[in-house]
Amino acid sequence: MDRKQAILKAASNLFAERGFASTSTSAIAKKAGVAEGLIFHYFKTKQGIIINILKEMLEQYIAEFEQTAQQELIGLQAIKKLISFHFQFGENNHEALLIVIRDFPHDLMAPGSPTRVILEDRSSHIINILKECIERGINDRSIRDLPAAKTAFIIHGLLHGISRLKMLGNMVLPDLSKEVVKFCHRSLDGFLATNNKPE
Amino acid sequence: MDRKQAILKAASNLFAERGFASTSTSAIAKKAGVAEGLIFHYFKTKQGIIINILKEMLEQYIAEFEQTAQQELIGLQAIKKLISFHFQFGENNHEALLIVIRDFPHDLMAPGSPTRVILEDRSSHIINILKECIERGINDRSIRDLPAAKTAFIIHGLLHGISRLKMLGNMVLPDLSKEVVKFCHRSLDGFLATNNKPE
Amino acid sequence: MDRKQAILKAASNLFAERGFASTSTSAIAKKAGVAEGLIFHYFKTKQGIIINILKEMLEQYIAEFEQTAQQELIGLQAIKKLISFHFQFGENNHEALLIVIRDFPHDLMAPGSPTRVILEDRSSHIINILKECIERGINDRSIRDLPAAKTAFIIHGLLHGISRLKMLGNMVLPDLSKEVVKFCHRSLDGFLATNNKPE
Amino acid sequence: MDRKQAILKAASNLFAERGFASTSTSAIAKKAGVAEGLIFHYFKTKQGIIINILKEMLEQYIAEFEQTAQQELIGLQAIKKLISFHFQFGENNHEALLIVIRDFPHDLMAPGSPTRVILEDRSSHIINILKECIERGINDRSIRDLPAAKTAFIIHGLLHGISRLKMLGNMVLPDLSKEVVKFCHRSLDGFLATNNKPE
DNA sequence: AATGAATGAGCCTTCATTCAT
DNA sequence: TATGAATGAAGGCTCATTCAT
Repeated sequence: MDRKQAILKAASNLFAERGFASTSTSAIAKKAGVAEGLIFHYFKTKQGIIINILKEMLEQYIAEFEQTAQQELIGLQAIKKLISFHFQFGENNHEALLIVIRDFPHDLMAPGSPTRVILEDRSSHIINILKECIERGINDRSIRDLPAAKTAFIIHGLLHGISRLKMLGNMVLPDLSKEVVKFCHRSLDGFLATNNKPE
Repeated sequence: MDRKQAILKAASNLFAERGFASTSTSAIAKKAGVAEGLIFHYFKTKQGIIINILKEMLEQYIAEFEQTAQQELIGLQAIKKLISFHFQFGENNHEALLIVIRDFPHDLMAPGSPTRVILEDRSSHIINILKECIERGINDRSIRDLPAAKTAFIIHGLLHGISRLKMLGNMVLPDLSKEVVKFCHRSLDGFLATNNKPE
Repeated sequence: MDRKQAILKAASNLFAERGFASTSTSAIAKKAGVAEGLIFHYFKTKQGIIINILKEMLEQYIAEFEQTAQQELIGLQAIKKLISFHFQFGENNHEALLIVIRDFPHDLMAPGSPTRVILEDRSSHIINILKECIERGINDRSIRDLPAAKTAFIIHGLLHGISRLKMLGNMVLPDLSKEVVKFCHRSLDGFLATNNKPE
Repeated sequence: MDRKQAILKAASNLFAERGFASTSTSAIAKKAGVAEGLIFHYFKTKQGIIINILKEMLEQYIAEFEQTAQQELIGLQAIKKLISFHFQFGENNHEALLIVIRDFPHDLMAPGSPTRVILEDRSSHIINILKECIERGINDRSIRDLPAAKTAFIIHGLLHGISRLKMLGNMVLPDLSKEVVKFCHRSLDGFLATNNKPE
């Protein structure tokens, strides 16, 4: 119906299937059943399309991420929920994730480019949410005493990396989500820390 | 001297600097001080160059990874060494890593493509080494009882993801390496597990 | 006016002058006063141009050939008219004939290729028209009793070969057309056959 | 054994299979099991190869053509033998004929080029032989009174055209040779001419 | 005679983008 | 809003040919 949405949908399909660089605007137009010029009417440039997709996805991810973080008061529980949410989101938004995580075009990350600003902004937002949960956990003793910022970054990297490896390799590792939760739980758990001093 | 090496070096520089897609073969030839045709004499296609870089890097990485895994007999210590090695390697091979991890061209990962086969093969090789160390650790009680394969995959994803986020964001997080070692240590440590039953 | 026609005209000139392989698309564009990209907008590939020229010429040739065949009721007269027509057509369409008959690119004749199908289809169409005229002639006794299909093929080959030799050699043999008519007349004439049994 | 012959053989195969333009010197070298440079040592240029093939074939053709022309004293019989010989030769030298007759590269026929000189020279030689036989036939009354030069050209065109159509179309027309002999016989036969005035 | 690394000009084609309608 | 003809720069790649060994 909405031509703009038709373009976005067609573009998402093709980007996920062939990658951004290998998808031509003419292919998008054809798939969307639309004249090529219309794409530029709506999105100005080809990058405009992927930026739009990127923004939409990140906004949704962050909104739900934030909401999830607030559903649990206990810090450790919140982190665990966030991890579960991440993999759940990946399953529900396979295509968009594929686009953003797999082969995000290098040009779009040129220093100072709007895309980069968006991405870094959102990325640090995510890390901040994680960090706040960790700090909350340290305060409520559910999480042991550790550097919150670095740990948040590590967890973010962990989630990003596992999702990416899964996409790149088409691997199907069932229940990996639960195992990741356990993996992080063990590392963060404040109860163990109280009674034992590791290393 | 060796023209082939000159091409590889020039290509590495440019791929790392501008990305694969934005680097023209003519630019590579110019930088290498070589006729453009020679590139195709040696590498057949432009992709041939990056595949070559990829292979070389992976071979070196795996060789050293394997060697590192055997330097420590205790499972947990081995894992910790491997993590440290990973980040050390990243610092010593910043450029190659940048090329391979940041914007590896999507086309090369088409299902069934030789590149993909290589990459998946090497990837599972790395995971296997991790897995063996984990199993060793479980046997020697340095690592608690946990599913070795899944955990290996998680650690691989963790390392991959953190390296990638660092590259994408140009972030400088000093000592992240040590923090990752600690993060994993806490999650794996068998001594804690012996005395306390988490969850 | 029509850019597409301008391209076709420029291409015809150049193909006839230098041959297909030695004509670059950029030269065509320049001569047509058009951006090079427009060629591919209309014809997809360089071969697309020559295929277009080929089709147009063959369609015109066949249409007129067919019409000529019906203008004369007597079989032998029809054949003679067709022969005359062939050479007349050659003089009026020197350029297109040059392109198609002289150095039609070998690739286009690969078994199963669409071009080949077109060419074979048209070729057998021409032979069929000749065959029908011969059969008509046999019935009306203007042509002696002979194998119609084979004879049609021979006449087609005769016309094709003479035209080609003329183009290749730039030879100017005036009135060859009339001589060919006589040559075939003598071979086909039913009146002679009725009164004399050769061999 | 002989490297030069190996090159010629490989080139013949490939030219016949893919056409001259689509065959690279490197492909020839590979097929001949020889370094690419050696081709240029022997033949100077790529065209040199085809010129060599061309010359060899034409020389053989003409030698046998000439010899055939002299085997029969009666003019008409000579012509008929020549026609039969032509098709016989085509069957025995399918590959070489394919190269020369099917898609002889346009460049090689540029006015004044050595190839063109050779080809025109040989072509008129063939026509001359035909012409002499016709004149002989006119003298010995086996052939009716007709313009010898033009008729020779027509027969040459006839043979060339039929052979070419056969190659282009992969058509298998059995016994066409005999039919062509008959076709020409009827047209030339002096006996009929003596008793009947055609047209 | 024989090799094959090295050259470099040139070509077809793709593609994002513009613009008149 | 919508079209699609038209642009033109840029790029990967092929290939005949040369030359040092």
